[in-house]
Amino acid sequence: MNDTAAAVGAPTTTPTTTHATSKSEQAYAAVKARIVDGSYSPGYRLVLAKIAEDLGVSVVPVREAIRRLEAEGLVKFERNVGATVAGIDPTEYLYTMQTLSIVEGAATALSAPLIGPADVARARAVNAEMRECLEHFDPVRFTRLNQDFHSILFENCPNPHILDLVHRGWNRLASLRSSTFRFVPRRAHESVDEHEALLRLIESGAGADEIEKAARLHRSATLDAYLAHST
Amino acid sequence: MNDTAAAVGAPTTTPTTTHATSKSEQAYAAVKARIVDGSYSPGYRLVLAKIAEDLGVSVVPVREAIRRLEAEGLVKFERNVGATVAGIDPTEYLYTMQTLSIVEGAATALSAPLIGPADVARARAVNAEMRECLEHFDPVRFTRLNQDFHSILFENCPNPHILDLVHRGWNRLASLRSSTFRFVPRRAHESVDEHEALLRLIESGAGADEIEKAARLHRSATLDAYLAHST
DNA sequence: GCAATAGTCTTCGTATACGATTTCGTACTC
DNA sequence: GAGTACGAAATCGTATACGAAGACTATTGC
Repeated sequence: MNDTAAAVGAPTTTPTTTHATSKSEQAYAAVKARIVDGSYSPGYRLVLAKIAEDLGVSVVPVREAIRRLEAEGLVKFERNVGATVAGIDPTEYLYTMQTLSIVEGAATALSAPLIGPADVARARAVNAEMRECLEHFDPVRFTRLNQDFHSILFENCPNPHILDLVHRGWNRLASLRSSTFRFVPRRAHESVDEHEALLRLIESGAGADEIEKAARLHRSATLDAYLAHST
Repeated sequence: MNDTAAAVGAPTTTPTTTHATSKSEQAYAAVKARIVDGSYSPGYRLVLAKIAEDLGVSVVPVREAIRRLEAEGLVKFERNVGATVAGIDPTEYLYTMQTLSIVEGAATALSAPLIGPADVARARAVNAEMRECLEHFDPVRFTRLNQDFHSILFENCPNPHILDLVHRGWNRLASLRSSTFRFVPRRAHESVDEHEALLRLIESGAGADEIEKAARLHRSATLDAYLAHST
């Protein structure tokens, strides 16, 4: 069931036409992967020459890759100084989560009418795994399942732009995703319950407004829990 | 009153620290400007060497600029073929408008509490100009005022991410902005009225939900009008 | 006359090279 | 001992050069 994760990690721009992968593309994918999986943690200094050497290419393709990642907000760039992995100070986290709550809410609502019983069943299965996971709590695994769950719900969104925005949001949070629930384990329990409620809403063919509001609140609540924890 | 337009046209990523403008940055700004102002219309073939020559730089900075524009969705890129200005087929227009309705609605709602009487007065003045403009209808001028009006309302949005998304949305529509109201002049009248309603809502300190809904519907209505017209 | 193929021409992709800028370390002075 | 200035190392920014891929055209064979 890796497809959902792959979907979230999917390139936000041009998905490389099948076989021919330019070095620029390779560099983009490689650096992005390292950022998302945490090998390059926030603040990490991205030295062009070093990356180029690691990948066995020259610096030019790497520069392009970095530029694209910059436009996506995954790296911060300073002229004549270099690129660093975009950190997420608490303020940034807040903004990103708020943005995600809005676009993900919309994506989920738009996606809802296209979600069939099979999808709901899959989502419910994932949520069951999450519930199990609550016993011997494993934040990393839990967060991963959480991503899978939501992917199922919004991946059907017919508007590719919005879907893209959701992906970008998730990617930005990728580096500290695994720690969110570590900070506020209590929230994990509520989250699972809210997931079930959301599924019932979708099953019952509720209105888009209602679903959007529920999805948005679901995320806002996680944010609020985080904020309450840190203060 | 060019500041609002400048705000919408503001770089969506790194705003070049005052004096030092790298050639890469120049190229980015130059190409973007030409796309937004319509010198390069959708489908226009962006030949790297030619642009580089025009700007008096080499192709490398131009490539980077194009890459960034690609990530913003203003340019479409095909490996070994080249870059073209991203066109907006009707489907694309629909998606972009829908996305914009969502993020702009959210931005306006978040911005509302920070909007003072002075801002409202400015917005009302712009709307008055729009009303005048309805007599001898000038679509281009009307659309420009429309942009100014909304800029005033959402520019205060405290969440920079969302604001950025709104800017990107506007930019994507830039090339055919001037023609939307040309197609559906009737919609222009309603639009002005809805603007006034929106202002009253903000003045009265209405809830965020209500403002968001109103702002979103305002844009959706324009979209619907366009769709009704084309079918 | 039409189609297929070969050749050329345009344009992109990447490597290498060099100048420019920043940063860090060291030595010197107050 | 602290602060400043000078210099070297690291790194970025851009130009130029060459190889490769796609597109267009002309020629040849049927």
